[in-house]
Amino acid sequence: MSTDRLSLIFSALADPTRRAILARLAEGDATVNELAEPFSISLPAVSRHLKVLEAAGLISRSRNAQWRSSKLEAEPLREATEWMDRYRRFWDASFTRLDEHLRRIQHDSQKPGVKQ
Amino acid sequence: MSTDRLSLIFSALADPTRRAILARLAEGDATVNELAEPFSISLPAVSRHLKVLEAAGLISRSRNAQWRSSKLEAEPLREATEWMDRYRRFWDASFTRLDEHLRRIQHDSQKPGVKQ
DNA sequence: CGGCTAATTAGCTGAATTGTTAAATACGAA
DNA sequence: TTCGTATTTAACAATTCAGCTAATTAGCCG
Repeated sequence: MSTDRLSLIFSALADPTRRAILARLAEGDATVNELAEPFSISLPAVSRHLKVLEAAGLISRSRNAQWRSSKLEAEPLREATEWMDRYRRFWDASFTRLDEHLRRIQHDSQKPGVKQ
Repeated sequence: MSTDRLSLIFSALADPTRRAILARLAEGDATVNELAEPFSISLPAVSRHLKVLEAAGLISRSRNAQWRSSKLEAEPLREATEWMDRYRRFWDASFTRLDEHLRRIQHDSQKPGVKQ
């Protein structure tokens, strides 16, 4: 894992447990114990997942007595989506034909040693 | 890394070299050598990055003589975006205030042992 | 203070990831 | 079939990751 922001975000999202935690937080803030409840993993494991999510900026945490509440911060998801938006035309049906054409042209002139 | 589809996609995107490869492929198909050129890593390393991208469905590959051409397949990016879209309201300014309020209400009724 | 609950840190595993160099494979051309 | 180029596979080292249990810290309350 690199330390640049997007890498942090994507690798935080790469774990299904962490995605489930985010899904749970979308329904409201929760403590570590509440977040751990649905999973069959230990509390320390959940604690570390939260640390990863926090490092990626995907959650923020506050302390209230001995409870630490986690809160969803979806801004990084926007960042990630923004990065992917550069490729939107590649899956958007209305661009498919033009794209095919442009790619074929570029392909022919760039690829070395290809005869057709 | 888990084996479910989204995990494969996100963890493929977590590496900056792989993201750069995708960016390059957005400009047109390319061979392994062409893709490796901008990086200071060995050819085998690039070859394995391509394997990861292929496993995630982010590229497809074809052989033409001894050259293996990679092609961007952005459909998985759409999938990933779709997953993240569930959180769009959390970064949409028009929802911010309502959200704050709803979260606070839920927070109060859910969090155990909190007095205020 | 002493006990209780919540959460984190420490220390340890095993598996996965990323990189390397050297060897093997694939295929066209001479 | 032999040479040369493109690419992959093998074998290895270093690092990171995700999990565990045990110990520690944090803070409320009696």
